[in-house]
Amino acid sequence: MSKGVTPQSKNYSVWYTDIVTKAELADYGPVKGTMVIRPYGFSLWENIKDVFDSMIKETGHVNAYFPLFIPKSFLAKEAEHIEGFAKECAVVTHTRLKSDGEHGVVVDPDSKLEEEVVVRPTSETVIWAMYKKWIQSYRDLPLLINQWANVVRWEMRTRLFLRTSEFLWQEGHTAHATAQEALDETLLILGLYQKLAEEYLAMPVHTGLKSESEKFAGAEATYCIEALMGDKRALQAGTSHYLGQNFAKAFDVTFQTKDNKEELVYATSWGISTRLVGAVIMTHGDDKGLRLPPKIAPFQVVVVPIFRDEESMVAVKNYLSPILSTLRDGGIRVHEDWRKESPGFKFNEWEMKGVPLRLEVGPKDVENGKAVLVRRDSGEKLFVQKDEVGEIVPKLLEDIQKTLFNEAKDFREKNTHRVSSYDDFKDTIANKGGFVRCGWDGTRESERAIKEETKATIRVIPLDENTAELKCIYSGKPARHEVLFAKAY
RNA sequence: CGGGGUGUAGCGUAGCCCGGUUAGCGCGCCUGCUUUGGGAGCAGGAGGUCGGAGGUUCGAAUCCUCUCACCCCGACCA
Repeated sequence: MSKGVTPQSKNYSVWYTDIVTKAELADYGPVKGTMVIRPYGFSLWENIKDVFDSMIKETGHVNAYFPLFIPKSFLAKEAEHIEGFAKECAVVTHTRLKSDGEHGVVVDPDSKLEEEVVVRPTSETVIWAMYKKWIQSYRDLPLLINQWANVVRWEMRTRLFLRTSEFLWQEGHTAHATAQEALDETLLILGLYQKLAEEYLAMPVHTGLKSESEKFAGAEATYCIEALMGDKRALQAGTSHYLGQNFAKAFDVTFQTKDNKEELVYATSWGISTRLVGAVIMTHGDDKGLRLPPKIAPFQVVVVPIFRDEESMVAVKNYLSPILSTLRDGGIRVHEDWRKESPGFKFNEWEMKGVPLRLEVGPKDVENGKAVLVRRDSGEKLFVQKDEVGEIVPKLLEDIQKTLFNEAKDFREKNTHRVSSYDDFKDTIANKGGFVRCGWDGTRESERAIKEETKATIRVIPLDENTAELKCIYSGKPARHEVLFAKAY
């Protein structure tokens, strides 16, 4: 591992790539746009996944698994849906290879499929084809199913975690008897996403609605959580869609009501992906590397023992043993680094990997009954008594979690601007970055004009919008919505 | 798809214009000794179809032709 990362100030996007590869979160796969999630990065994803998995189970959802392959014809059943995904679908056309007679292989033309198969870019279509079979009566509703899966979207330009051809995610697909119930579900999930982001990833988010042009292909309404990254660009971190009866119509899914009427089912779908790992990196990372929120960090405490010889190593090991047992009994994820590298090397490496707390113990500490704790968030060093460690570590972890959130929130507030004129708007987007909170007349024309001129898009129409006396920043007409504009990933 | 660029060890590169010893260097890797509280030092060592194919030549990493792959900018996407 070469020393250091490219500073954020020099080139943010190179900084980002350096962190991902040097902290061993991920590596490039052999096919362009693909990514190998390495054990350390996968552990981070698993922790995020486990937290959210419990949240949805507690609210009555269950997990299932639907096929990777979807008949091509299914995609076309919902007009807007196919419009949105057609340009990025991987399509399976053949089922066999054969030897080319030399050293390579070629596609066997005899194995051409009658109906081509699409690798899922999202699963609404297969799932609703199945829901048609499973739903007959109001007694079958609501149906609250989630799946953890991979999906493929053949993107032109990819970036590790943020946009890859294949990614891991969770997609929830629910069916309800009434529009209200489906809307409640959409907002319930939005709330869980916000909780996941803020309480676990320590990443403050704006919640609200997408504009017509930014909403999911096939949805009536798309709600989202939107975060601000360290380079002052916005990132969509999760979406929850109210699908109305669009998919029920496309797949003819009806149910009988109590009073024996036939009605179309109402639907939602919602997802978060491995993109959240990228969000964590860009929300908290600094020029030394990652800074991971304790609640989702693969290791919460890394132990760097310091010793001269075999004898002092044994002494340090024995000294550490009861301390580490106490921590582990307290449910803390502890990693011991006994590798034959210098302490300085290990300090730098674990800082790169963002472990929230480092515990150093050396001969001096053994002698004095002490230990050294170092916070990754602030770099602060604490010299503590051996017996205090078990008590102080959980408190520090809690404080680090809070500090990371507060720092991110301060950063976002400092980079959320209100503007009084369109010139001011353009200047802010071009020179300051961050969010601009302002009025919008609700027309596609204004939205498009602003995007073309400034590259900024409406990230979200916040739930707490206030349009009183607000005017559209572009047209000057009375504002239909208060919105947050930003340049986005 | 348009414009530009790059392919030499696991990674980063020198050499190419102007053909000529055993293709050099840094990081990493292996072995040993000394080290270890902020990226250790010394010694020894392993590792190369110079992207691929063809050609010119006594001789090609170097010159020519073809080809493949990747990167950047634009377009596309979010």
